[in-house]
Amino acid sequence: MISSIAELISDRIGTMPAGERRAAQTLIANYPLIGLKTVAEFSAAAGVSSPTILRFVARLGFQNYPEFQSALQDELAAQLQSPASRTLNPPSPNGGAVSPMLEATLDNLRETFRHLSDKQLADIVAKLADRRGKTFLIGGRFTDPLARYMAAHLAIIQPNVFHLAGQESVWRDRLIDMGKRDVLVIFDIRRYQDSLVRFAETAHQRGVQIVLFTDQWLSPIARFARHVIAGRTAVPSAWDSSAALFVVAETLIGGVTRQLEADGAKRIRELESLR
Amino acid sequence: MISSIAELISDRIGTMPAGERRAAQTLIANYPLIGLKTVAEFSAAAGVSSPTILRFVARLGFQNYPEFQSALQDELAAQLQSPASRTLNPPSPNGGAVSPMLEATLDNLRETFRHLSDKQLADIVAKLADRRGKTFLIGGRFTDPLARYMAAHLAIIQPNVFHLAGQESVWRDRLIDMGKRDVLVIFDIRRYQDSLVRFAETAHQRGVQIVLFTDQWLSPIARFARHVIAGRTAVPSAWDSSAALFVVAETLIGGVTRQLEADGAKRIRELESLR
DNA sequence: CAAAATACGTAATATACGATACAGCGCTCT
DNA sequence: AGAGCGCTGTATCGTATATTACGTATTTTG
Repeated sequence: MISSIAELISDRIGTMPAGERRAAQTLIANYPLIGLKTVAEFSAAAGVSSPTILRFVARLGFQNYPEFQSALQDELAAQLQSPASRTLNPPSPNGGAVSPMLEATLDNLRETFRHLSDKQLADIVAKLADRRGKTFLIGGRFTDPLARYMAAHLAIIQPNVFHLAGQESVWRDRLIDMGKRDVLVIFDIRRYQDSLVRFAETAHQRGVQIVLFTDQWLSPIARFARHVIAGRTAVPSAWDSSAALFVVAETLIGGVTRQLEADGAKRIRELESLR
Repeated sequence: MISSIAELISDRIGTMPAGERRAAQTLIANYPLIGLKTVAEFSAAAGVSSPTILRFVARLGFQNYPEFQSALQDELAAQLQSPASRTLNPPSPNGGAVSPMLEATLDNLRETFRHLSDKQLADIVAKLADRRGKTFLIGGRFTDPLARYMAAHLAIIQPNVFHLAGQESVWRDRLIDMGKRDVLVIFDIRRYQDSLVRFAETAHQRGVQIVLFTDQWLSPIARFARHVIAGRTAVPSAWDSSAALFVVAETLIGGVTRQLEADGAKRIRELESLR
């Protein structure tokens, strides 16, 4: 069973002529980056000619050089998706069904935040804390609870926060209330819902600023979104995980709260006095 | 000090026009592989035209596309050499608002699961997957979305799953439907809601098995609960975090799904054929 | 040792890719 | 409301790249 190209190479390197073997060795030596460069660069690094490189990849079973490169990229993609941190954490003493799920979620969280800069979050917080406009939140079949969760918090610390729920026709009519100064927070992960996409498009046309929570494959709504948060969702389960998006949402909630406190919003002080 | 291209992007993404921002977002979303593909593929993935991609890389300061790709490859090479230094965002030495929140959440997850045995989870899974009884879910002010999230998934893979929402009087009347074989999943964290406690007590008297999601200080409902899941909730924010409970919920959802598949429930097969 | 077969590089060719010019459109600002 | 600017996509061009053909060198085999 050969799964990676590196294995494939070491499997067949014995049957290769001298020139191609040099190509194979240089590729293994700094795998896989040389293979992603041009044939000319690859050949120069290996000290052979271009056709030798092409014969080398042909011997590996690829039709042409681009196909070979695509395979390398796919392999890299798989590596980058599931980071090596899995090996860093103690390999779960109890090999139960629990740990894999937890480990994957921890990875997802780290990966999601790794792609999220402080500045990006600060921008979104500023937008959400801007009390001149209204804030609408909506989610898809499985993500609507996330919208609810966020709305439940935001609605306490500021006015004009609305969670859009129920029948499509109901929240579609709320478009009338939306304008340039308003923000629409949408949660949409695979499989992306047409109704949400249409809703987002119309809102966008009305000048509404869209903050999109989606997965790493990006909902089509990303086209219209001002800010996109791409969370990792892969876990060893039949379902995708929304945990990363959930934590980002909590982070934003905390940020907006802090922001409003800093702004000295009297609403916050009033709230405190109410307790 | 900007060291990686990803930082460079998140630094300037604010000043970019819409199209280029979409390019930036898709690149960040699956970094850096899209950038290693051709301009045509990159543009298709981002949903923009080729020139927009080229303008995007030009704005980042690169003379041409190949130069941009080389930079990405160099970065990848450095990463692959030392897997430990895979930090895209530097560990934010500036007390940025991001990391503390993330770190605390990661800790909470680990702690929560540390106090949770495989057996405990397996028991709950078995209980939830037992299709002889009904499953009810309910939550408090902030945790109701968690109940919704769990209900949304469970209701697909098995019948007789009900999320109790709306007015207290409404779900209180549903007590009539509950009996010994039924399960009631309650989410309740500080400040514990009296209405929920009363509800749980009555349900308990009727013989309903209660699965309680609460925080580490334990809701009074714990008295009546058959199973208690105590999640860590402390984060550097004005609000408590429900992330740990969320992840436990996802773990249970995954477990129940696997269980029902193993039981060969025909509902699961029917579902698959429906897709 | 001779002759064939295989391997390899040079040079020419075709393709696909990145780059550019230009026009249409929407947006902002006065 | 109108004029100007900036952004974006279409179509075209030039070029770098992969590919192929062919001749030479090297190894293999009888």
